Amino acid sequence: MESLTQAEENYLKAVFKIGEKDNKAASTNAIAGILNTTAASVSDMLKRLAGKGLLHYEKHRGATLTEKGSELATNLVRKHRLWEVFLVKTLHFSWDEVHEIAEQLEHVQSDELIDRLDFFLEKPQFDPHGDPIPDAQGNFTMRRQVPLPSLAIGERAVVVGVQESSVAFLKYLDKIKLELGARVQVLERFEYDGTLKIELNSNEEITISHKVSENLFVQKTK
Amino acid sequence: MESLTQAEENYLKAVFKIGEKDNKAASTNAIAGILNTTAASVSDMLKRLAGKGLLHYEKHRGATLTEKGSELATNLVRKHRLWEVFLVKTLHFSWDEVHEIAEQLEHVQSDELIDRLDFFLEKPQFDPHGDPIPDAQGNFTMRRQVPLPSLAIGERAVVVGVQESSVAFLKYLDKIKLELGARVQVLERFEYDGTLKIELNSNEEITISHKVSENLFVQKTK
DNA sequence: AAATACTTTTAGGCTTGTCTAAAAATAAGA
DNA sequence: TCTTATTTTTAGACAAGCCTAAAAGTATTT
Ligand SMILES: [Mn+2]
Ligand SMILES: [Mn+2]
Ligand SMILES: [Mn+2]
Ligand SMILES: [Mn+2]
Repeated sequence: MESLTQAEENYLKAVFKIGEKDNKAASTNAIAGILNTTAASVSDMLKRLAGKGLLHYEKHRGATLTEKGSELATNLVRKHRLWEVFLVKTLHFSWDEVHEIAEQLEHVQSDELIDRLDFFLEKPQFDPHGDPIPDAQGNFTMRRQVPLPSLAIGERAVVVGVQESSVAFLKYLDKIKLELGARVQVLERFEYDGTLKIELNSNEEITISHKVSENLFVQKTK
Repeated sequence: MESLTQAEENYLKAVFKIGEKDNKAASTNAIAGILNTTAASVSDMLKRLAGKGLLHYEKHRGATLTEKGSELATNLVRKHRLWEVFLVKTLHFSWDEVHEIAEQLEHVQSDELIDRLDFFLEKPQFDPHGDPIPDAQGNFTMRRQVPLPSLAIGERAVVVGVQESSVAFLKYLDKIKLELGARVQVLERFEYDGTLKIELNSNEEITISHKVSENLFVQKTK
C-alpha cells in the first residue's frame, strides 16, 4: 500500500470531519468549503479516492469513508492533535497559532515519530482545544460534555473544549481570560438573545454572547 | 515572494550541498544522483529555478546558487539539522534513523516554529552527525577539524563528525562503540591499505579500515 | 407542475514534476 | 585530431491537482 499525497490526506480528513459532526455523507460543497477549493476539484478527487477504496462515492449523494479510509483519517487526526499539544506544551505557542502548523506536520510520514512524540508528551488524551486524541488503535476518549448554554441557572461546570477553533474566537477567549479548565457558574440568562452572565473561577463576573457560549463545551460539576 | 514547493527546496539543497563540498557548479548528473531522479528532470528544474532567480544556470556547465538561493538553502539546512537534533535529543531516535524524517520536517513552513525549536533545544551548534547548524542569520560555526587519517602516529584527538551519514556506516560505528566525543589515539598505521589501529577512550584498542577512518572527522587534542 | 435556485458533474485547460527516448554538446582516448 | 564515450538537453508524454465555464441534476418556490 503506497502512501497518500498531502492533498489526498486533506480530503480524507475533511470527509471524516463532516461525517463525524453531522453523521452523514459529505457533500461536494461542504468539502470544498473546508479545503478552500472548488466543487469541480472535489468531484475529481472523490472519484480518485473512491477508486483507491478509501471512500464510498455516488454521484450527487456525497462521500462516506470506508473502513480503510476511516482508519487513515483517524490517524491523521491523531497526528494533527498530538502535534498541536507539542506546539503548545513544549514550544509554548498559544492555542490560536498551532492549527496551521499542525496542518503541515500531520503529513510527515513516520509511525515511529508519532509513537515517540506521544510518549514524550505523556500520551495526552485531549488537544489544546479540548478535542480528543485517538490512541494508536484509533480509539477516542469520550467525555460527558455539553454546550455551555445547556446549563441551568446556578449550575457549575468546567470549560473543557471549544467547538470552533478560529483564531478570532480563541483570541477573544484569551482576552476575557477564559481558558480550558476554567470554572464557571451560570448566574443569569437574558432570554432575549441568549446572552449569559457567568462567574469565572469564583472571582469574576463576565457576560458573554450566545454565539460565544454555544461554542464552549463544559463538564458539569457539583 | 511566494514560497517554494518541496521539490524546489530539495533541488536548492542539493545544489548547495555540491557547491559546499567541491566548491564548484553542481552538474546535472550530480544533482540527479542526490535526488534520485533523472538528468532530464534536473535540466527542467534548473531552468525553472534560474527563472525564479534562485540559481545561475548555463547549459552544460551546471548551476550555482544566487545570493537569494543560498539564503534559502542555508535556512533549509538549518531546519533539517535542528529537527535532527530534536529527534535524537528529545525523542531519543538513534543517529541513523533521523535523516529521512528530517528530510520531511525541513519543509514545514513557519519561521516561528524554527525559532522556538532552536530555543527549546538550547541553540545547538552541531547536529547529531557533527555537522554545523547555521544560526538564524545563516552563519555557520566553523571548527578546526581534520579527517582521522591525517593524524600522525601517537597523536590524540576527539571524534567530532562523520563525513558520510549512511545508515550502514552509522550502524557500524554504533557497533564498534565509536560515537561523537570519543577520544582516540593513533597507535599504528598499516601502509599497505591504510588500516589504522587506534586506542578508543583510553581503554580499548580497535582496528578500522581506511574507508572508515576517512569518513571520520576529528579535532586534535594534546 | 412549472419555474427558479442551488448543487454537482463534466469538459477543457493549465502548472508542476516526473519519465523515456532521441538529439546535441562536451570530454576522453587513440 | 578524430573517434568514441559520457553528459546534458530536448522532445514528447503522463499523472496529480487545481481552475473556469458550461451542462446536468436536484431541491425549492410559486
Ligand atoms: Mn493538512
Ligand atoms: Mn485542535
Ligand atoms: Mn527534503
Ligand atoms: Mn545530519
